[in-house]
Amino acid sequence: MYVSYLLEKEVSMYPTSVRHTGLGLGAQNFVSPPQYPDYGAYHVPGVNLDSAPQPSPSWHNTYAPSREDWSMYGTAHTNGAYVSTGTIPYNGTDVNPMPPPGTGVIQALNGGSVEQHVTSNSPRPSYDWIRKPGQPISSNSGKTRTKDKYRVVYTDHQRLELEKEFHYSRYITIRRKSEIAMTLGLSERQVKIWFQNRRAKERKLAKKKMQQSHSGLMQSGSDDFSPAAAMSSAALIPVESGGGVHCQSTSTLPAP
DNA sequence: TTGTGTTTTACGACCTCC
DNA sequence: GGAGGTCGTAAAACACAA
Repeated sequence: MYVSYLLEKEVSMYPTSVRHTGLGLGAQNFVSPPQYPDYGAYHVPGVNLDSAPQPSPSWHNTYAPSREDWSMYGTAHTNGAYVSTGTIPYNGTDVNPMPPPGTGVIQALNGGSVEQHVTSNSPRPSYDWIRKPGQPISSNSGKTRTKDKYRVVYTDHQRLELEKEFHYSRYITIRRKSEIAMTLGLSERQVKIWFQNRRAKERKLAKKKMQQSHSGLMQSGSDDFSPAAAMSSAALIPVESGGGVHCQSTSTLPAP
């Protein structure tokens, strides 16, 4: 959906973007997942996703391609650096906080003609090369809501990587959050908030879809969205604690 | 060009859990 | 008490019709 939207629009947005050729990120290669009919699959009761081996990723088939299928992006690190601690058994020795040399999107970008800038007052690389011509350089250094410009726009690459992570697991582990923050040049807080906002967006979409199916039920009884499944799946949400993830009762959460 | 609606970052308030 | 969760909201960025 939104990633595919980005990829679709970027053709016109970034006519000179190096992403297509350099990363194989063309829209034709991206399998846009369907709107999540329900998001129950990642609600695994009583599972510490950081330590408990699981037979298979919790990623629901409905969400389309699994992480394995993302090798097209060049970010499925063979040494496990990109293996999310969310659902795949974690082997501490496998995980490198940074992608190994020669792998990963960032590396691919650096290896090309792309120049990444790091502003003097912020460690965050600004992917200026990906901006629209004429788009002002953004910097998130010290910006608050009370200051002149408090919101930065993430680059397509940052959003794509975050989306990929989100599609793999709705709840990011502390370790993975740190890795992604480092890889994308964002703060862990930004990654955390992005996931919070992304979940909010998904809930909003699910709610919207549920309302639509509710009204559409009057005309046709068939819909790929199951409100009941969505409701029941929302009974538990995984909660991170000390590097692990456990499930927390949502009894206190408002009913959907 | 401008007005308007939507989406995207970012925050604060409040909650639960350890 | 600190961490992270949701919820609501502000405001910038963006899309698009008029």
